Amino acid sequence: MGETNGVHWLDDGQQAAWRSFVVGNARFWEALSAAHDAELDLNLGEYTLLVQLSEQPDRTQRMSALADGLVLSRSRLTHTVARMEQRGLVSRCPADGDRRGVNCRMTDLGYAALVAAAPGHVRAVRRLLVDILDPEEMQALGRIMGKIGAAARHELTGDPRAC
Amino acid sequence: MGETNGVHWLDDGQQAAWRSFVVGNARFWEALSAAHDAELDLNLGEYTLLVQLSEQPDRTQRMSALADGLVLSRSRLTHTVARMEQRGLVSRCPADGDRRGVNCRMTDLGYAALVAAAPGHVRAVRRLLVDILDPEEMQALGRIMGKIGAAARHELTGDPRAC
DNA sequence: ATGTTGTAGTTGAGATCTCAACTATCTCAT
DNA sequence: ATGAGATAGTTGAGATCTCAACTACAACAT
Repeated sequence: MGETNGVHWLDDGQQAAWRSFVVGNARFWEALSAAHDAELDLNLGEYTLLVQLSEQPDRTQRMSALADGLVLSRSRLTHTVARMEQRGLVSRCPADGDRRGVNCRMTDLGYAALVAAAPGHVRAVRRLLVDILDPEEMQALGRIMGKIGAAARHELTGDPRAC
Repeated sequence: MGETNGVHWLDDGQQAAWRSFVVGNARFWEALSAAHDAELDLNLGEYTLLVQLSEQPDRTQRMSALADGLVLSRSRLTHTVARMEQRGLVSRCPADGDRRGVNCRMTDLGYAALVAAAPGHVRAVRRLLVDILDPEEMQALGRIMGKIGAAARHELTGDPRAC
C-alpha cells in the first residue's frame, strides 16, 4: 500500500486519525491551560508538579525522579522549581546519602495552593475529557496512550526492552 | 461515587487513564520532536506549518486561517512565520480583497525542505504511533481525539453548538 | 458621512524553555 | 588508592512564547 520512493506513506484513514490526534491534542491542552490561567492560582505545570510531590512520602522527591515523572528536562525542572521556590510553594534541600542529589519538598503553602486548585482542575478535566467520553472510550484512551508512551520511552532512552 | 465537598473526583480507573494520557502524550511529543531535531532540517512546528500550506491552493493561506488550522495564537504564528521568512521557507504578501489581511505562501525552497523532511517525519510517526497500535486502536484514537478536540474548541470559542 | 464595534495582524517586553557547558559527586575496575 | 566514565543538578545565553498594547481596516447601524 501507498509506497513511493521506498517511503510508506499513511493511508487516508491513518492520515485522518493522525490529524485528529494532533489537532485534538493541541486544543485540549490549550483549553485546560486556559482554565488554569482563568480560575486558578497555579498554572498547569505548577499544579502537575505539586500533584506529583503530594504523592511522595513526606511530599518530597529527588529532582531527577521528579523530572522523569513529569517528563521534563533536568534544566527545565531546575528553572521551574527555582521559580516555585521563590513563591514559597516548594523548598530544596540536599538529599541524604548522595551528596549530588537535591530533594524537592512541597511546603505547607504549596499544599494549600494545591488543595485550593484541585477542584477547579478536576472540574476542567471532567468537562474537557472524562465527561466527553463514554467510559469504554476513556478506558481505551488510557490503554492506547499507555502503549504510545511506552514506545516513546523506549526510543528516548534507547531502551530495547518492553517492560 | 467519589464525592467530597461537592467535588466529583476521578475514580481509580479514570485516574489511571488520565495519567496514561498525560504521560504518554508528553513522551510522544518529546520523541517526535527529538526525531525532527536529530534527523531533519525542519523542526516539528515548521514542518507542520509547511504541511498545512502545502495543502492550500497556490500553497498560500491567510495568517488567521493558518493560526486556526495549526491551533496557534496569532502572535505566535507571526513570530514563527517571521523566523521562517528569514530562512526563505515562506513569504508574506498582502491578501487581496481585504487590506488588513496577509497571505503566507510557501516558497520553492520551503517546498523542497518539506519534501526532504517528509520521509523522516512519516517514518517517525509510524515508528512512534501508527505501527505501535492495532488498526482498530488507531481508528479509535482518531475518533476519541476528535471528540476531545471538538469539546475543547467549544470551550475556547464559547461556542455552545455541537457542529 | 459618521461613529461604533469587530477583525487582522504586528510589536516589544517580559516570561519561559532549550542547549551546551560546567561543577561536584558517585561507581567501579584496576 | 586512583583514574575513567557515569550521574545529579545548575547555570547562563540565546531562542521561543505569552501577553497586552497598538495600527489599520472592515462592517454596519444611524
